Amino acid sequence: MRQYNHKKIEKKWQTIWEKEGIFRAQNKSKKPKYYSLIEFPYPSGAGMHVGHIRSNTAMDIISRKRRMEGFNVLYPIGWDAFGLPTENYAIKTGIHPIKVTKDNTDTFRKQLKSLGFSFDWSREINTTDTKYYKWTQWIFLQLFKKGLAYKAKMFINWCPSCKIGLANEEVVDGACERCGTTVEKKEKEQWMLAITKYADRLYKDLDDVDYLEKIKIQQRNWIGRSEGVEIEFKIINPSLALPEGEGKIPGYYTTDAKLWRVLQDKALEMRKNPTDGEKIIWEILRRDATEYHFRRQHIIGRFIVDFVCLEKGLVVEIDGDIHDHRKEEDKERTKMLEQMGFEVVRFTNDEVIKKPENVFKKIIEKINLASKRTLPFGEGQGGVELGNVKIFSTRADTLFGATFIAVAPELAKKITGKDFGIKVDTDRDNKEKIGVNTGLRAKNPANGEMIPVFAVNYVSADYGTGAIMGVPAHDERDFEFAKKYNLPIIPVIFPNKAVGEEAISLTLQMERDLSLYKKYIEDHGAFIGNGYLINSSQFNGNKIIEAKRKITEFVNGKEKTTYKLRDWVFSRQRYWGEPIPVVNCEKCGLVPIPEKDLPVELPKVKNYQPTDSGESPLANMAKWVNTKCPKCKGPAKRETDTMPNWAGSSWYFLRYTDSKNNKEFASKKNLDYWLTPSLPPPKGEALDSFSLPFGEGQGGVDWYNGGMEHTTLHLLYSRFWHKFLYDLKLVPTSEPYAKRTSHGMILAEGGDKMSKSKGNVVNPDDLIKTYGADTLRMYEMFMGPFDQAVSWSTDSMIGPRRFLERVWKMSYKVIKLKVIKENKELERLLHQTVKKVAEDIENMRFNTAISAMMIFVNEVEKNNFQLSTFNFKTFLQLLSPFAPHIAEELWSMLGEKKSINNSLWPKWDANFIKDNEIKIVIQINGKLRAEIVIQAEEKEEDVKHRVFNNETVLKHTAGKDIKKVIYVKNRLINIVI
RNA sequence: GCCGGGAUGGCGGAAUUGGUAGACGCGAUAGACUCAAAAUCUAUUGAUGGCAACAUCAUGAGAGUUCGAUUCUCUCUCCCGGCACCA
Repeated sequence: MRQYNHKKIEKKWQTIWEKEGIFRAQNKSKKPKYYSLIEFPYPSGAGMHVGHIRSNTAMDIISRKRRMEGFNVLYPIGWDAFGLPTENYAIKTGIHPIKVTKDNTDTFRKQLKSLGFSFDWSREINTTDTKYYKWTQWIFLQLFKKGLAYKAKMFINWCPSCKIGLANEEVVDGACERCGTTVEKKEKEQWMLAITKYADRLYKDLDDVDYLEKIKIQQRNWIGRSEGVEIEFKIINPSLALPEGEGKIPGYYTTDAKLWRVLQDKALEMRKNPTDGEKIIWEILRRDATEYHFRRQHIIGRFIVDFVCLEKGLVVEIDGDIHDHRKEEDKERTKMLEQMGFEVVRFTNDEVIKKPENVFKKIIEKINLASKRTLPFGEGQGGVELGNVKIFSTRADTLFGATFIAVAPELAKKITGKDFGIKVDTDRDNKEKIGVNTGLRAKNPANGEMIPVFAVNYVSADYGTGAIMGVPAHDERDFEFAKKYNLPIIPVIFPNKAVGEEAISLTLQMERDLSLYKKYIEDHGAFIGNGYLINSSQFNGNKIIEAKRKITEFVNGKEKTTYKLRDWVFSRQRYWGEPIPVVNCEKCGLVPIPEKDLPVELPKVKNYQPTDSGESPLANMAKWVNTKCPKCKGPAKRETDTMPNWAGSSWYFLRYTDSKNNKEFASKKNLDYWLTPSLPPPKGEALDSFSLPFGEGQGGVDWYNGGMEHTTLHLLYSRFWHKFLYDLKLVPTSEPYAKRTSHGMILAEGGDKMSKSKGNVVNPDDLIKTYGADTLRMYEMFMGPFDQAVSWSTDSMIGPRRFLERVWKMSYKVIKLKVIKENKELERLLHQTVKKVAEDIENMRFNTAISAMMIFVNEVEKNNFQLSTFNFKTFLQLLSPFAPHIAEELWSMLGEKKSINNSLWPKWDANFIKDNEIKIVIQINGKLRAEIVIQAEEKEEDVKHRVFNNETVLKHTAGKDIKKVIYVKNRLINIVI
């Protein structure tokens, strides 16, 4: 066979490999084990995607290399076949999901086999197989028994198009991840899995596994762990104030309820439309009279006064144009106010507009002269305690800056019994903050200040305690809210260090006069950075970290860790999933199916369309639904919800270790063997070329590659299940995967996502026919960095194809020439290539590994194929993980009887790799001017001597002073003139 | 908004601890072979100027550190992915 004909050799070797069982993993072996894993595919009707080939080839390369390094390798394959795409297709076509699944897996299997992946097909699994899902149900029962699977009535994300409840993770931008329909909230009884019980361990154990850093970051973000403090605020309802003596706490209103009702609207209107003078004074008072709390257009008796500071009993009035009759009235008014215990100061509108600072000065003088007595009016002095509200905060240090409490609408309703008509709607784009004053007041435990309590739309009930303290000066959201509702802003953290002259001088100014700082914050927004405390009485001067601890202690706060992660909604109201093995008995409640009766088989139904009521189609099958309670034998109904398709994939890698076991989900022996980290292999048997972290980490699958789209869902769920099984002592490791990497997506030629609707999907079958599996594998590894997205280009496939053809021709030349005396340069290059390819494979830099092999072939051609058969075979070994068929064919053509897969992975000789002649570069002022070749160990002096006698150097340095010479060994010399 | 990751020829992409920018491949141009085409082989291929030796300019934009910056620091623009009122 002179011509490279992929059609002949690929089929041939696939058959031989299968017949000889070369890729079958042994459950017992003297060799160290290696478990490499890809995400098992969902067998969709569209057939295999080129993206599958990319990740499968990558792990195939690693698996093949490991085998040659002397490992007993498990590289398994199976089908993640439950779920919506199949069911939807079945509904559309009327073909039963079982048949659809079978047809699709047949297609996929054929396609995967045509690519020559070294899977152990004897362990093939399918999540829809009763023998498989029996154990999925079994694990569910264990969760149920431990109280980790429970039923709860709750609002779920409901997709009206798919008619299915979705987990939070399946909602993208408020729409169904699959069909894009806007998700609705629906209250339903749902099965839940208590993944939050494992939140802490799922978070912390990430430190011990070898995942790509970005995967760890995404997992951490999703779990969303934050350490904070719970602080209790007393809640007081001032409107329930009672006259002194009658209630617990003395307190009064400044008017009575009747008058208040009459005047309330007018006061509000006046507040909205202040006169110019009033506006100016209000701004100054709010800005500069920080120590006192003023109110405007406040009702006292039957009057509405312009401004009042209740704690000092000072009323400030701004008079308009003065008419005589008005004067009389004012006199009367002042008199009555004074009788009620107030002091009244009056200014004219003119006065205020012309000299506002004078007016302010007078107000402050008055207020300072006022006696210290506090009038028994309002300002939180009165009211009835309603208990406590617990807030959660990570910023206990800012407690003195809290100027309001914000609670989730649900919580506000719980406390007051009132509905404030506010909803937390996370789906909205418009994130305007809305709040309603509940009328309640909360007592800041740090300084006793009474602050208002708002029901708001930006605090969610199910995170933390559902309540926060609003610190506008140091939280952007609180700032926005405070600005909108005119709430005071009190800075309590002063920034540490400013950078830049201007900033430093500004900071110094503000430090001397804190009112400037307050104004700065009011103008520029909240300050989030690091600093020290101000306006916080005895804690002033403390750094944030110390202050957190001290203030928490001072107010008896409780340190608490909170998570964003929510429990996992585990019910699906669909047909094509594992039935949840529980019955509902009238007498006994929820009763698990006894383990001996598993599996609860999915009944064959004619009609598996989802129901409009949102119930599972199984609910219509009276015969199946009505059953006996396993406990009391009385009438009971089966659970009709099924599991989400994350269930089967949460433990499938365990089943691979013992896929045929019908007594256990997998035997302890096999789990121990395949998951416990391998010991180093016996000395002298390969493995010199790289080092694996033997015995380190938590064990588990040695290397798991998959898509970034599964980092928050599948990865987290399967880690959760695995940890649960570990706690039951059913698996030997606390983590399922020792190492996790991810591949980049393959995009269509224009850079768009490949999709059926766009018609830009590439069909791998056609490509295999024209170019061959080896070329396709090579191309997909060569097209770009493995972890990055790349656009498809069929045109570029010709490159790898040409390369393989040249390798093919090379073998004939090598056989014919029978070279005995090696070309030293070629031999050195070969060793360099061995090193490069080995290292690049370990780091998944497949593109540069291939490029190195190409360089080698180019060089062999240039040297007229002066390559020994021995060295050519070494090259074939390097090539074999990438292009296994052609490598195996040429290997056998050169007389080898055993498969190349059973040969030992080549080593390189470090001494041999070193070049003895090195090219070094001569720079003048950093610019490349010349280059010379030196001997490997040539002395610096000698090199310099040669450089300064170099023609080009002489030309450039003639008549100039040499200021400096930089010599970098084996690299360059730079002359500065 | 926050957290990741990017931006290098016509295209996909290389470039160790800062040390020859553009490896390798695609495409393109010219030539050889051929009646011709395809395939293959050979040569050229960042831009500008020059017959040439060579020179100048070039790694998203702008500054900085350095003998020397694709690589380090700062500011900014754009693209991709993730999270999103998480307190």
